[in-house]
Amino acid sequence: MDSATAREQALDAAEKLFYARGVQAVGMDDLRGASGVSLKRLYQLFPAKEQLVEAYLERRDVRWRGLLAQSVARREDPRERILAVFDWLAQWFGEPDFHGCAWINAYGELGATSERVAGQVRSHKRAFREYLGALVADAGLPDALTGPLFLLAEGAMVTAGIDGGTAPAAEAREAARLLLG
Amino acid sequence: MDSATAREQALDAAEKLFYARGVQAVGMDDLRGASGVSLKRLYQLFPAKEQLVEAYLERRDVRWRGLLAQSVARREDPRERILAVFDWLAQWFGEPDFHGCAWINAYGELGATSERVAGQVRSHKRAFREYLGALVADAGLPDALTGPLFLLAEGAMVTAGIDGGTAPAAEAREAARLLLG
DNA sequence: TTGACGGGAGAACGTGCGTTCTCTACTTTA
DNA sequence: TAAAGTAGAGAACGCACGTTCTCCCGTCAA
Repeated sequence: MDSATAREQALDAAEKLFYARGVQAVGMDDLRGASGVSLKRLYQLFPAKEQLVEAYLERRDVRWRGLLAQSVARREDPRERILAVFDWLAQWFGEPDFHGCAWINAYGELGATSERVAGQVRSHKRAFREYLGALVADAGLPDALTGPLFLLAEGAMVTAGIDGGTAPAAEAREAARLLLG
Repeated sequence: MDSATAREQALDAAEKLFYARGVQAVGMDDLRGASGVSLKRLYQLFPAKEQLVEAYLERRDVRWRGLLAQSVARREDPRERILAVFDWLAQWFGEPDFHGCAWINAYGELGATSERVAGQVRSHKRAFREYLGALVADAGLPDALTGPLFLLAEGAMVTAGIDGGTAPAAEAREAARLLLG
């Protein structure tokens, strides 16, 4: 097994376990078992657990925003594109292994103890907010709408994470539709 | 020191430390130091750390909802009462030791591992939502507004927890005002 | 064929922490 | 005053886990 695939498998296992159970509840030995990558190799690739956590959040950030943008880009109408964000959230919430927003969870668990993780969470949320801002601008809508739309999306994510189900996305979408006028 | 005050001091220390640093980052020895209650007494009052966590969330839940209701009740107009929720959030976010919503944080940290904590978080959020629903009903507004208002408040709490500052409350308040029509 | 190298399995080490135990000093009561 | 019970300080215990080390085996060059 070459280095690149070992790294991928390690990150696959890290993402699956960290996201499902939380970071502190997953030991390096669990990661070895789930990834098939030996402890020695794991520590060659990631000198400490915290770096594996950071790499997990980083890779997931890229993929999460990519999937969102890809889904939104399928719509033509700029106003529909904004609502498509909430449709995509509904789809995400409905996935069987959905466990809430990985960044909100990570912040609750590590935000107070790891400044690097806190920074990653802030920059992920900032990027998401800026993406919404761009959609609002493209639709020729006032910038003041960005904040409320962002808060609706965040509220939907945290609520779906706690209660499960896709209803928060539908509620948020409906509220967004009203705000768009 | 009698049992009741020892219990109060233990809970005071637990609330201060758990809320500021997270549950897992605080040891029983830290709690002893911060509370002045001996380890022996702590274990007489709370047979295990998890029960101290539950008592902390329970007591905070009662106080949090009490303070909110008390602040809202000062307004006469039913519609103003709804907006007062967001004013109270702004005031809360501005407190110097504000560290986000204790229940969202606890859920991110322990939701996947402790079913009891997860249940406490769900019931706290359910109570908050029902409280909002009652305010909406009292104002003669359609029940469909409750969900969006709740999501705005949740989004504001999680965002203020991550980024700091009171701006999310003001944005949420403005969005709520638009939704109320 | 042999010797060196790399990698895997898992034991070992050190530390932190939840929980319990021990010892001592003080209070209370007969 | 003496005996007994109580509480506090902090040592001790057991375990989990992050990290490192050891041993062994397969591979490949000379």
